[in-house]
Amino acid sequence: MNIPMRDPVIPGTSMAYHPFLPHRAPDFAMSAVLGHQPPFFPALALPPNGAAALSLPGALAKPIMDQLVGAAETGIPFSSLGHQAAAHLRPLKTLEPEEEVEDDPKVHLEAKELWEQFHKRGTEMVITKSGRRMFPPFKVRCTGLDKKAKYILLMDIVAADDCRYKFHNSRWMVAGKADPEMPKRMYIHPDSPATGEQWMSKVVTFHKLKLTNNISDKHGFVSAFSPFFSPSSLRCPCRRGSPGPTILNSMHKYQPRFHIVRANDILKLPYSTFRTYVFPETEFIAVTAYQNDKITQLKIDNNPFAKGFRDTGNGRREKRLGTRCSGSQPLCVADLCPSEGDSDADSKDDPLLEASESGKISTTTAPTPAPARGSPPKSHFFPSDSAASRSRERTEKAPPDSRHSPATISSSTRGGLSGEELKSPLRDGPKGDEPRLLGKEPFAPLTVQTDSTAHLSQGHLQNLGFPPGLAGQQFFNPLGNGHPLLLHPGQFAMGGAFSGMAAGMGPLLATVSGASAGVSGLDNTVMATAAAQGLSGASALPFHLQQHVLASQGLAMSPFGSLFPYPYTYMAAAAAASSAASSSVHRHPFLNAVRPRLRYSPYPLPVPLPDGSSLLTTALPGLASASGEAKAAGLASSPGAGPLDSASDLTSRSSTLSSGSVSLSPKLGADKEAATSELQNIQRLVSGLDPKQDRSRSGSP
DNA sequence: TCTCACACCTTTGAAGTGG
DNA sequence: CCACTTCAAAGGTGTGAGA
Repeated sequence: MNIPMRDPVIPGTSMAYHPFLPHRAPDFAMSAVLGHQPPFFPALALPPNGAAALSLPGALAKPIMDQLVGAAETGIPFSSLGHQAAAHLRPLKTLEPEEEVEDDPKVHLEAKELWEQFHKRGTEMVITKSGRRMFPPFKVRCTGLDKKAKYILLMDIVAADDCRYKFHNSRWMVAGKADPEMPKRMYIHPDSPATGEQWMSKVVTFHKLKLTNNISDKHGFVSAFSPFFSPSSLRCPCRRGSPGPTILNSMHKYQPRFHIVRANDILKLPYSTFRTYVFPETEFIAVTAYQNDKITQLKIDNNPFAKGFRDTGNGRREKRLGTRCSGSQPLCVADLCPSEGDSDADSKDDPLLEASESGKISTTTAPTPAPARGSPPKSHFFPSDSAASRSRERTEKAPPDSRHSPATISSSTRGGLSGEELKSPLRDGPKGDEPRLLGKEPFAPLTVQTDSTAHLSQGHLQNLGFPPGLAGQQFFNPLGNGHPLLLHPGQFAMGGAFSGMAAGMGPLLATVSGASAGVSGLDNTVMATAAAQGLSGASALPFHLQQHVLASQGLAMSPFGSLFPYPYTYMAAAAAASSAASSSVHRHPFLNAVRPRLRYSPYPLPVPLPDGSSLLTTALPGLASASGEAKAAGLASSPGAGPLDSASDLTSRSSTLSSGSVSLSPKLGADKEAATSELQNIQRLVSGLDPKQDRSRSGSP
C-alpha cells in the first residue's frame, strides 16, 4: 500500500476524525450501524467518555478509511488489517461531556411574515451554479439558552419530500419522483461556539449560506484547506472563508432546519445534544430561474440587491413588467416593505432587514421587555467595520418599535416547557457592545415572533417511522426522534470560526466524503419535526459510508460520533430509525428493499407527554394550519401532504413510544449492560433483520 | 430547464481627510 | 488617535437570450 504522506495534521488542531466514533463503545457503534458483530478495535481502549480519533494525514484518510469501512462491513476485525489504520486509531482527546445546564431553548423565526408571504406564493429559491444566497435569509432569534453555556448553532437544508416539481398553470405540481440527493452539508454558524448570552443577544442569521445546483462544487472543502486561505479572511465575518454552497436539486422542495447544540468545542459536536427546529414557512422549491412572477416581484421588492429591477428603479423592471409581469399586482409583502428610500440605509449585509427593519412586514403582537444590554436599531448579521458602514448606521433613522410576539416557536424537549411566553429581548435599543464572537451586528429592529406553543413530542416520532418495537427501547430516545441529524463530514460548513482546526484535514475530509458520502445520523435529543426529513438529503448514501466533514472549514466529524452524541446508543437508534424513516433513504438501493419510504411531514402535530412536557424541540405555532393553507394554495398536488397528514399516524403510534429515556444530556456512566442490549437492538434495526420492524415500517405511510 | 453575460445594485475595506 | 468621507473592488440581483 503506497500511501503518500502529505497534508499532515497540524499539531494542536485537535483534529479528531474517527469514522467509527468510539464513544464508550466504538466497536458497538460501528457494528451497530453496520449490523455486524462488533469489530475489534485494538487501539481503542478508551475511557468511558473518551473520544478516539483517527488522526491521519490527509492523503492517508481515503485508503485507510476505505479499508476500515470495508472491514467493518464485512466483519473483519480491524486489528487484522495490519496497516497504518490501526496505528492511527488512537485516543486523541478525552472529551468531557457537557455539563448539565438548565436551558430551555426557544427559537423564533425572524421576518416570519415575509417568509409566510413567500410560502403562500409557492416560494421559489433560486439556485445557481456559483451559488446563490437564500432570500429571505434564514434568521432566528434564540431565547432560553443558558447564558454561560456555549452553543454551536447550525443549519442545514434537507429535502422536504420525495418529489420533483414543475410549475404548471401558475402553480407548483408534482412532476415525478425526486432525483437523488447530494449529501447535505451542515452550515455551522461562523460565530460558533458562543455563549448562550451572546446568541440570545442578537439575531442569528445564516444568510451567508449559499445554494447551488452544481454537484461538482468543491468550494465547501476548499476555503479552509486552500493554500490561498488567509487568516485575514477571518477578520471580517463577512469575508471569512465562506462555506461551500449547499447542493440542491432544481425543482425540488427543501426544508431548512436550524439546530442548537450545547457544546463548547466543535469536537464535542458529535457527542452533544441537538435540538432541531423547523419552520415550515421556510420551505421552498429550488429553481434555476424564477417560475412564479409573484415570487420574483416579491423578492425584487424586498431584496436591496435587486433594487435595479424595482418599478421605481431605473433598471429593467419596467421593461420586464411590460413583457412578463404586466399583470402582476402589488404584493402584500411589498406593501409591508419599506420604501426604497427607507431601505437604503438599512440592511447592509442583510437585505431582509430592509424589509424587516421597517417593521412593516412584522405582524407583531405585544412588545417584550428589552434586555438591559438592549439592541441596536440596525442589524448587520456580519457588520462591516468600515467607517462608511458606521457612518451610515449613525445616520440611519431609528426603526419603529420592535414588537415581538412573545410566542415561542419551539419547545424544549426537557418537558420544562412551561408554556410561558417567551420573553425575547427587544432589538431596538441602544447599540451595546456586541460580543466579539457574534460580530457587531445589531439586532434587527423588528422581529416577527410566533407563538410556538405547539411542541413536538414523541408522537412525532411516529411520523418518523419509528418501529413500535423500538419505541420502547430505553436507548431509543424519542427525542432523538428518529431523525438523526445527518452529520456528514461533507455536511458541515461554517464561516470560518473553526477553519484552523481543519488545516490539513481537507484532503482527508474531501476524499472520504466524496467517496463515501452517506448517511450519518446524529441523534437529536430534541428532534424537530423534520427530523425524519433530514435524512432525505444526506441519507441518500449508505449509512455506514457517511464520513462527514465540516465541509468548508475542514472540520471532520465522526459520522458515528454524530450518530452517538451521547450516549452513543441514543444516536445509533435514532440513526437507524431515521434511516428507516427517511424518504431519501428509501431511494437508496441498499435500504430501499427493507424499509418502506416514510413520507416526511414537516408539520407534525405536537403531542404533549403525559407529564406535560414535550419531547421534541421544534414546535411550530400555527404551522399546521398556515402551512396547510399555503400548500393548498401553492401546491396543486403536493405528495407531502399537509401538516395534518401525519396526525393520525402519530396518534396511532404514539403509545409505543417511551418518554422515560429522554435526556438532553445523558449521563456518561450509562450501564454497559443496557448499552449492550441497546446495541443488539440497534444492530437488528440497522441491519434490517428484524422482521417485525420491517413489517411495522411497511405500515407506515 | 439551464447557463451565461449583462446591467444594476449593495457591501466591504482601504485610503484619505480633518479634528 | 479617532471619526468620517470617498473610492474602487467584490459580490449579490434578476433579466433575457441562447443552448
